[in-house]
Amino acid sequence: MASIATIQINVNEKLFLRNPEHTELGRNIISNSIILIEKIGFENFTFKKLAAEIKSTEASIYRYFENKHKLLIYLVSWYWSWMEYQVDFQTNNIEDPEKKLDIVIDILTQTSRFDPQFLHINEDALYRIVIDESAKAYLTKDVDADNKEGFFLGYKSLCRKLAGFVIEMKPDFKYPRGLMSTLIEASHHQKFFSEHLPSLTEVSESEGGSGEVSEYLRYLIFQLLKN
Amino acid sequence: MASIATIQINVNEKLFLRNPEHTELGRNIISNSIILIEKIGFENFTFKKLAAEIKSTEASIYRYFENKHKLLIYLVSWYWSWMEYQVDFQTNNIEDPEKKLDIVIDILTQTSRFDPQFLHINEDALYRIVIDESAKAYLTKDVDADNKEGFFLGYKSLCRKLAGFVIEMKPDFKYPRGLMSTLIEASHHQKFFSEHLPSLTEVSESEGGSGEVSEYLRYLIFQLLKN
DNA sequence: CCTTATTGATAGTATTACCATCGCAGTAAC
DNA sequence: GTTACTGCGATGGTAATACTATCAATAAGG
Repeated sequence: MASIATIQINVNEKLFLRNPEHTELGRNIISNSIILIEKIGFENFTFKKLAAEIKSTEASIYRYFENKHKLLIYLVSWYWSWMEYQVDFQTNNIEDPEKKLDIVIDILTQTSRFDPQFLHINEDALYRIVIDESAKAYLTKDVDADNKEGFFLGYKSLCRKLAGFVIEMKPDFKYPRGLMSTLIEASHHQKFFSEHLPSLTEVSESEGGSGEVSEYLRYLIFQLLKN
Repeated sequence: MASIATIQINVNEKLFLRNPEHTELGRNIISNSIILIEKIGFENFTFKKLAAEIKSTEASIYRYFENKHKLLIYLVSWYWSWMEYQVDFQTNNIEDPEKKLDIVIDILTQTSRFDPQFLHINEDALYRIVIDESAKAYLTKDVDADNKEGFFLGYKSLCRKLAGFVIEMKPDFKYPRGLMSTLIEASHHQKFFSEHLPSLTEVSESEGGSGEVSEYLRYLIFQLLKN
């Protein structure tokens, strides 16, 4: 757990103009954009407001990111990359694919996610951003162009990995990737609905733990994958 | 089928300043906003551009809708209301809840949707908007306020109706509404993925009919609801 | 024919989403 | 100790967006 080796979270280099991990200002941009987007929402978020937060200037932030949409994709990509690392780490040495999927559902739904390896990233706030805003990263007229640039490789890679577990569990299953993308999306919108539009689901989120969303998802997945 | 009685599609009155159904300009706004949003995407859509399309002015459009977000919610609400009508109509006199859910999946996924009762509404374009943009109607910091105003009643009402079919089919099922909101959301994102991020799903959309998305959804739902 | 409602025309404001330029401070190089 | 480079802050500017206000023309209703 407390090893010294550092893992790297890879995000597509085309997402930024200057790598924010390499400088103090860059890390500050990342760190505070997470807090600010979570707080005021992506549509109300501007580079000007962020600049004020970190006592820098709009122009300086534009040196790192072309626009706020690229920044959002950057954050979401980081998240997917980090999630895949979590999955790798926590399913390592586990044989049983059912157990692996069980762990995946835990990882997808757990609310408290602090990772001491990335001190400038507030994973809990980032998780909220993923729930509330991540769909906006791809629901644009630029999806196809962005996809060609490889901006969604993180999501795809995670989805492929989870689909692998499904295949291990049930080799003849027809929709491993479809089911896993449904699982991931459902983990977000069921949580969102439970908090904001509760009549759209029976699931409710009172507890702090991984709660009822995970129960629902577990039921869904294993009901389908058990013969 | 070709009855003279007109049905009404209800949308929350708070969504508009002046009822667009009541005037020529209003219907023009609706009709062309659907075309234009579908064409250029919601973020690029402005009232100014719409005004140019319909040879009116920005100010005139603002007399109908407070802002473009309310217009989006209006369109999406109209869609839900219309979908619920479709479900009522097409499941009428059908006893078997399984058959009813089967019809629901058809309705949710069919691509060609022209309804001669609403000549000023291009249902096909509206369906594309729902797939690409409808999540943006609720994924905002105003969800709770908007929800209090009743802006999402259409979605909720449809979800409740479909959940009723689930209960008829399997009275002890634990997540009827959760499953139906998952079904609806999945019908959108699986279609979106199949067209734009195909490695996130096995489902592909070559055909014009209700295609592979509906097959996947049918598998999902009935696998879960059959004991 | 008069009243009222509806629209078009015009103008104006605040904010957003950028881009360009300049100069300074720190560092590293010779 | 000068040179050169990088990163950043400061300033200023532009075009577009998201509205609001005012007024005149006109169509519709009584």
